[in-house]
Amino acid sequence: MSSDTRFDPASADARWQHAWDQAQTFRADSNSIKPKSYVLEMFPYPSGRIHIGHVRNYTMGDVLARYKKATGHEVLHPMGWDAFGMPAENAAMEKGVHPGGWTRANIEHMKAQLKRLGFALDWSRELATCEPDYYGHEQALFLDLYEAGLVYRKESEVNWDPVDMTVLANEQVIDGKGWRSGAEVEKRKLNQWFLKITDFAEELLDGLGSLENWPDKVRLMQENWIGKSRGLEFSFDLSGGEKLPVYTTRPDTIFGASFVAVAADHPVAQGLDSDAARDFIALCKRGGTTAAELETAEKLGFDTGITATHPFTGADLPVYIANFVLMDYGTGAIMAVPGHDQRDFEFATKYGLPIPRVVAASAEDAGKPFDGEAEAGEGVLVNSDFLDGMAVEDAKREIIARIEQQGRGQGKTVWRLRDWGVSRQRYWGTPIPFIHCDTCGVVPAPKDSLPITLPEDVDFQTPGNPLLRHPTWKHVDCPKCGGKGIRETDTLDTFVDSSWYFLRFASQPADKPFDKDEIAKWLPVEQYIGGIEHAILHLLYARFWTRALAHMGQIDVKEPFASLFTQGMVTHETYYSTKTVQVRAEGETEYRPMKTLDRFYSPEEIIRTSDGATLKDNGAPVEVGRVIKMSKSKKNVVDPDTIIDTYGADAVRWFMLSDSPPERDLPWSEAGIEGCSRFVHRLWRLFGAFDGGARGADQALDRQVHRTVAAVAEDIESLGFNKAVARIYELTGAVEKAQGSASRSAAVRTLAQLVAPMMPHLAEEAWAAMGQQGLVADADWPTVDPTLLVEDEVTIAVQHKGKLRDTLTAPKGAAREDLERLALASEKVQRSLDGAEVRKVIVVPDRLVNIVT
RNA sequence: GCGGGUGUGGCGGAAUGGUAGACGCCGGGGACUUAAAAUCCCCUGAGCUUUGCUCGUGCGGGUUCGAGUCCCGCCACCCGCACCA
Repeated sequence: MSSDTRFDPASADARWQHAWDQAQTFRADSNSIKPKSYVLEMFPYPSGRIHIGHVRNYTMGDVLARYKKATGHEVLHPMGWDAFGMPAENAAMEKGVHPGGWTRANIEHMKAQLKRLGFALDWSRELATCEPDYYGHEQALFLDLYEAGLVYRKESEVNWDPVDMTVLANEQVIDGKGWRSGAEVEKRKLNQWFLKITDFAEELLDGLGSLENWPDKVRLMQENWIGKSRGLEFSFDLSGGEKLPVYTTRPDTIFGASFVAVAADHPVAQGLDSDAARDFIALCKRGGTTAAELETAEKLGFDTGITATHPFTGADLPVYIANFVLMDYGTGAIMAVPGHDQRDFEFATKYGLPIPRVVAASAEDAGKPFDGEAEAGEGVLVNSDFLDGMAVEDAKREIIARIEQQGRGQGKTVWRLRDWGVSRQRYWGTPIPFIHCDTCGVVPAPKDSLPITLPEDVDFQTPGNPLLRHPTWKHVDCPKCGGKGIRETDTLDTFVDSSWYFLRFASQPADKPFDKDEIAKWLPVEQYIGGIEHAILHLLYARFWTRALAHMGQIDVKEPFASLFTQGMVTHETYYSTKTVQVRAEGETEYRPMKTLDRFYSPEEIIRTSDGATLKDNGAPVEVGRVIKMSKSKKNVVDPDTIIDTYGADAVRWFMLSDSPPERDLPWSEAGIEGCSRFVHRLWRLFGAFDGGARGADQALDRQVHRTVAAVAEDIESLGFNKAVARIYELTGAVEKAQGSASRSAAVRTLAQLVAPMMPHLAEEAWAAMGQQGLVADADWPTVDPTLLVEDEVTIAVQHKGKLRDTLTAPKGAAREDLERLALASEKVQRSLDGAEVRKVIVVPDRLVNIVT
C-alpha cells in the first residue's frame, strides 16, 4: 500500500461498519461453547440525539467487548431504549406530537448515530421499553410479584398542581410552584401502588458484601440509603391521657430531651381543633416533598399546648408540630435532643427551648456550653442520672433495657429504606394491569389479556391524565364477576422498565419475559457501565427486582451486575458575553453600572485562541467561563454527528478514552480532538510502512512490544483506558524510531491489533492493507512471551536526606551490599554528604538506596 | 441539611509509602517548502548566586530514613437525596 494515501474516515467508517453487519460479527450466540462475557452499558433515554456522554459510555463498553471477543469469549453486547418517560409527554404538550411517534423517531435517529460510531453491538437483540412486546411481559412480571405478595396499595402523598390538574414530579416543582402553571403546589394523598422492597432490605444490604467489583462509594451510598439503624421505640404519656410512640436512634441522650415533635400528618397534629393549628399544617403542606427541601427549609414549629411526661425525670415536655419531622420514618414523632442533634438544636434556638448537655468529652466537661451547634459525636454521658459516666454505646443498651423492663417500649431495628412507590399518574408508561370493580375490589388482569396496550388516540391539550379522561379505554368488564369494571389508569415508574431489561437482552422468547436456562448462560452481567447518578435508585431497584425474581424461582441469579463501573461526565468550557446594566439598591438614590451575563454562545459560534475567545461573526471578544457539564442552557454542547463528520469515528472514540481516567470528568476540547485526529493519521502512515519481508531482530523493540501488549491488556481489563492510550503512544514513538527489521514489522502489525478495540475502522483498514486474513475484529489478541517481560537491568535511585542525589544502573537482583557500595562511591553523593557521618543506609532492592546522616 | 466524591505544571493527567510531573494538549525554537498546510526534530513546573541548589501535589498539623500516597483538622468544588432518566 502507498504511504502517501491519506486515511479517509468517511469512506473507511462506512465500509467496515457494512462489513461487520454483513458478517454478523457481533451477533451473540447463546449456544457457543466459548466462555460467555456479558458487557452492558446503561441504555439511553431516546431524547432525540445522542449526547457526547453516551459516546463516552458506549465507547468504554465497546473497547471491553471487542477485547473480550479477541481473548476468546462469546460476547453479549446489546443496545436498547429506555423509551417511556416524561419528556415524550412534554413534547406532546409543547409540539402537539404523539409521544409514541416522537419517541420512535428519536430512536431511529439515535440508532443511526450509534451506528456511525462503529460500536460492536448485537442489534438483533434491540428492544424498546415502550413497545407492547416489552411492557406486556413487564405486566406479567408485575402480576407475578402481586401473587408473591410483593405488590400492595396504600395512600401516599404527591405534588399536586391545582391549575394543570396533574401530579408533578419533584423536578417540575420550582420554589414550591408548578413549572408550567406557576401555581402553588399542594401535597395531596392518593391511593398508589407499591413494591415491597423493604422485605428485601436485609438481603440487599448483605448482598453488597459480595459485590467486590463494585466501587466502594456506590456500595457505601446504597448501605446508607438502606439505612439500617438500631434504636428505641417507646411511648410518652401525653397530658390528654393518650400515649405517643416515638422512635430514636440515640436513646442514650434521653435525659437531654427538651421537647417532643410530631409530623404535620401525625394523628396528634391532625386531631387539633384550632384554626392556628390547621393554618400551620397547611403551611407545612406547601412546597416540595423532597428530603432536601424539607431539611434545608427553615425549621418551623407549632406549640400544640399538649405536654408529654418524661419517663425518667417526670418533667413536662412541650409537644410541637415540626416541619422537619417525617411521617414516613419511624413513628412520625421524635423526642428532640437539641444538644446532640443539629435539627433539634436549630429548632430549640429558634423557639427558646432549653439545650441541656448530656454527652461530653469527659465528666469534667459536663457544664461546657455549646459552640453554636449540636455535638453528635462520641463521649461519656453527663447530667443523666444513672447513665452518668457511661460510654454512648453502653448507655444505649442500658436505657433500652430499662424501658423494656418498664414495658414502655422496646429496642427496634428501623430502616431508612421505604417501599418503592411505582404509580405514576401519566400516559407514557406501562399500564398497571389491574381492574377496579365495585363488587370485587381491585382485581388483577388475567394474564391472557396481556399486553394491556396504551390507547393511541389521546390528546395532551387538556389538563389532567389522558388515560383517565379517555372515553373508552378504561371501561372493561371485571374478570371476576363480569360486571362493569374500570382499568387502573396509573402507569409504572420507568425505573421498573430498567429493572429487568438486562434479562430481556439475554433471552427474548415471544411467549414469556425470558427463559430461565438462557438467563443462566449469560447472567450476571460481567461488566456494567453507566453514570454515577444511578448509584442508588436504578441499581438498587434492579438488584431488588432480580432478587424478587430469584425468590419466585424464575431465575437463578441473585445479583445482576457482577462488576460495576461508574464513568465521569463530559464537560466543556462555557462562552458568554456580558452587558452593563444600571442598578440601584434599595434605599440608594444613584444608579450605578453593573456587569451582568448577557448570553451564552455555543462552541460553534466562537473562535478559541490560546488566550481567549472571539465571536466568529464580528470578532468581538467573549468571556471564557468555567468548565462544566455540558448542558443546553449553557450552550456548551458539542454534537457527536458534527464531530464525526469532521474527524471520523475513530478520532472521536480515541478522544473519549484519552487523558482523563474514565471515572473522572472529561473536558471536551477542540485542541484535544485535533490531536487525536493527528494521531489517527500518524498511525496510518506507520501502518503504511509495514514491510512483511523485512529481516533481522531488534530485541529492545521486541521487549517493548511484549511489555506494551501485556500492559494494555491489563489496562483494558481494569478499564484504565487512559493508561492504555499512553502506552500505545509510547510504543508508537518507539516503532517510528526503530530501524527496519522483522521485529519492527511485527511491531507494526501488533500495534494495529492493540488499537483495534479503540479505533476499529482504522485497524480494519490497516489489517487489510497489510494483507492479513479476515477481519481484525475476529483476530485473536496478540500473545505475550513472558520471558521478554523480565528486565535484566534496573535504575536505582540514590537519596541522601530523603532527596534524590544520583541514579545508577545495576543488574536486576543486585545484592544490598553492592548497591550500598555503588551508591556511596557516587561522586554526587559524596559531594552531598560533604564528609558527614553515615548513620544508616536503607536499601530497597531494585529500587533505591537512601543514606541517612 | 444529610450522604458520597474530587483537588498534582498554562490544561487533561501519570506515579505497589521509594527518582513527582510518564503520555497527550497548549506554547516557544528549528528543519522541509517560493510560500502555506501537513510532517519531522528540540525545549517547556517555579525560583536562584545555574558543574548545581532551593521550593513544589488545595490549606494547617502529624507518623516515617522517606508522604501526592498513611493519620488528624480545615477549605473549595462536584454528585445523590426516593415522581428526571
